[in-house]
Amino acid sequence: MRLTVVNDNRRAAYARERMAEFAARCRAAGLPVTPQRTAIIEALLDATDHPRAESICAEVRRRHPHVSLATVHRTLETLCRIGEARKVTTLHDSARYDGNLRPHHHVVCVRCRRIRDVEIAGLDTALGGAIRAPGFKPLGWSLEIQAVCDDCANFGGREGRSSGTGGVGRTPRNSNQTPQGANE
Amino acid sequence: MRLTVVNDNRRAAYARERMAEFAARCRAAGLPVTPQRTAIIEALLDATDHPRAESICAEVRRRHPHVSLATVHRTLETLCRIGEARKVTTLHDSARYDGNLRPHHHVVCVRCRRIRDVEIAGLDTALGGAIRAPGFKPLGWSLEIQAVCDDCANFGGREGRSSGTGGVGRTPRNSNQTPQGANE
DNA sequence: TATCCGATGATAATTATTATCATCTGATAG
DNA sequence: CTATCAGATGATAATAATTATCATCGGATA
Ligand SMILES: [Mn+2]
Ligand SMILES: [Mn+2]
Ligand SMILES: [Zn+2]
Ligand SMILES: [Zn+2]
Repeated sequence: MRLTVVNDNRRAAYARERMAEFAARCRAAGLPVTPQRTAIIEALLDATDHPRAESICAEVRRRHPHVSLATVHRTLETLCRIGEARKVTTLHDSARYDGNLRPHHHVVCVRCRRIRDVEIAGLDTALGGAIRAPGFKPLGWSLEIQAVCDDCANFGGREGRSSGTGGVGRTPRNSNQTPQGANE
Repeated sequence: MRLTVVNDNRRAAYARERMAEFAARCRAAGLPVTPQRTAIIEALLDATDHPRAESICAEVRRRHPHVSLATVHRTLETLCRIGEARKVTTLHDSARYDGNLRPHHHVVCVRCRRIRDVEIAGLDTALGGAIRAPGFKPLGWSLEIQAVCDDCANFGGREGRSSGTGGVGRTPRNSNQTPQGANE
């Protein structure tokens, strides 16, 4: 298993392709092509570091100083909804803690944010030799499986039943996420 | 590669072990053993769902109604610092977006929060057959490699140089994270 | 039991994100 | 090309999670 860091040349070519298709993709999704949207996707595709809304906003304002930060937030979410971008931080809305110190991974319900421990025999062994990212000193890794839990699939699944402390206990601000896994 | 969801029996036994050692571990770390700390680690170990601070606080207050939410936040971070817990949401502090729609994974600097794309040949193929968590309908997956980037290893590495849009652009509230990878 | 330093509780401050609403504008039809 | 209008935007307020502040408290040690 070989690990490669995606380099800038490939990224730049990819960004050009994507920009060429962008207007058509907006129309296909039934969305007007606004200069804000164009500038935001362009800044996102130019970025190498998975930027935050504020960072995108700063970049966009170099050419369009009037753009509102709220618009950047809204637009980034819109781009995720139509599949033109994804949020790296699936679970960023509030900190979630884990008492289980054994090596393990997680399956996350993208609707109710339930998180369960899973063990994947062989994975860590297989990865152990491969994790050598140039420019980084690796400390550890974790696999997050995005999924829909049975409760959410059956009912509306607003929140888990009486799971005691384990219950999520609230409806997250953003329970409408699109899968973002690395599979297709 | 076989995936198993960690069941309640094993968790309960594990929780009992951990509670038995907890006071000694606090002392080893030079921390007083307070009733709040004990109650918080107990609630965390009893939880099945990687709870948030508020959820832990609600549980703890059933026995200790005076406990402050701020204390729960502080204590959970302390527990992470001494290695008695971990934060599942490494990057929860602000939403990070990605324009790269190709299947790929991420390496994250735990100090400056830089995130770079990595491709791991063979991983998705190997996982494809294994991802069948009972009780969940899988949608996708992603591997996050926690690491320290060279800049942070060499200098203080407060933030990346002039990476334009890509730069994180601020010092995160919580740049003092412990590795939480699934390796040992 | 007295001492002390870190822990805690109460509360304010900060920060990211979302909601609201008046105004603007891209898309469409004439 | 222009009128129309639904949806997008900008300005701003509101919300929510987390952290900071600081007076008080209480484990640990002798
Ligand atoms: Mn876990
Ligand atoms: Mn990426
Ligand atoms: Zn669910
Ligand atoms: Zn770094």
